[in-house]
Amino acid sequence: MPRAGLTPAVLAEEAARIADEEGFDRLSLAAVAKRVGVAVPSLYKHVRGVEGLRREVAVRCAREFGERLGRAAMGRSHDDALRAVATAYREYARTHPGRYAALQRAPSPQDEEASAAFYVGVEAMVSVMRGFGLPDSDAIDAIRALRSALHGFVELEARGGFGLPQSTEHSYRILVEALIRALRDWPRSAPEAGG
Amino acid sequence: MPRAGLTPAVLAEEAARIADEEGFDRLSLAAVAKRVGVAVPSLYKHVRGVEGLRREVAVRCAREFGERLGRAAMGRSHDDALRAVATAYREYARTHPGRYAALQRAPSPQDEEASAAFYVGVEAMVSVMRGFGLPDSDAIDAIRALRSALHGFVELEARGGFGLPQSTEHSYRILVEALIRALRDWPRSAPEAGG
DNA sequence: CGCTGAAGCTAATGGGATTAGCTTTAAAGC
DNA sequence: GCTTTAAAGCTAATCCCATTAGCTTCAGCG
Repeated sequence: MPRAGLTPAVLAEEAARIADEEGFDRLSLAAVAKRVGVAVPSLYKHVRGVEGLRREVAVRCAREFGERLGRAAMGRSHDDALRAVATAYREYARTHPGRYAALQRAPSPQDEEASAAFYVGVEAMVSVMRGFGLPDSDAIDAIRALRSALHGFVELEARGGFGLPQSTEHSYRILVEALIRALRDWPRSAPEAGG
Repeated sequence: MPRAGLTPAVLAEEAARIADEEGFDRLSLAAVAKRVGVAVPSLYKHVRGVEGLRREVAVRCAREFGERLGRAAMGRSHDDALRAVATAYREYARTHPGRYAALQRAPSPQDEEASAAFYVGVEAMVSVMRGFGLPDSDAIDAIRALRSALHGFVELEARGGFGLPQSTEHSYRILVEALIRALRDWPRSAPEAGG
């Protein structure tokens, strides 16, 4: 039994591949062990059980995803930046459905590494939104709306939630254009009492 | 062993309760069997394994959810109808997180009963959208946008995806208002080749 | 009052996760 | 170069869940 050169990173990478190929719900220690040619309990030397493996995948993919969004926004602003980010967002979810699914478990606030990783993507959207010049309190709502729209669309699309044969490609473009228009005439916050 | 009076409906109801209380991912035949006071294999007389149970839950909840949306829209139109449906949508997802999660697996098109059940909710949104008088091809995009926005928001909210302490209640209201404005000035479809 | 089918049961199998504790390897130190 | 040692691997055992097979009992009907 020669050393297999495993690290949390190697396992997470293999796990991400499994998630993309077979679905995030089919990700298991058994599947990873088989792929890397090792007995299941050996994995415990590198990750803290399935839960630890899932977290590892989530953290790495969050960074990967966030970087892509950031790169898409780079050198663009306003509408163009938003369109590019939206495209990159959907592209990632479509080409990496398992990884995208892995991102859907929010990290505990205590887990600073994971929280930071997840924030990379949010930050990209925050920075795009800054270009629209909304006051801070409105910007929070706008970012939430943006995230909701993009996430909702790609998830419904991935799950086969859009039954009709009409192009989802097209619908997504329209969604993004509608968003851009909405941001130009963003609803004013009613003065609010509290948190 | 007196008869327990089980039916698929009884099991699905209990399963829905478990899903809401402990999370849809913790739903198991073992949990249901314990709750209804029966041995696990006995459940097979009523449902086709876990997968069958999940489907049963999904079908019932899809109807329940759809009816609530429909009732919310009833007697209202345009903006008011959309606001009411949006409120009912989020309310359901918040009070029944497990049931809402159960709805996220689209039924196979062959499964007509399930497809019909799922369409009840979509139909409510379709009918609301009709009030906005969009041409049919645009309406499809608009409905997809509406569904994306609502689903995305409630899911991100449920998963703790909105980190900041600012009121999600408020953000949701703004999202809905933005949506209403977007529908008044809906992006024209570029002429499209296909698909 | 017995028949029969459905509804329950137990037993057995298989898969995944996890823990405990043993063995081997690779690398650091002498 | 040899020894030591900690990490990396292994096997064995346990637990939980799902599923199948096949037996038993109950309820209703002739």
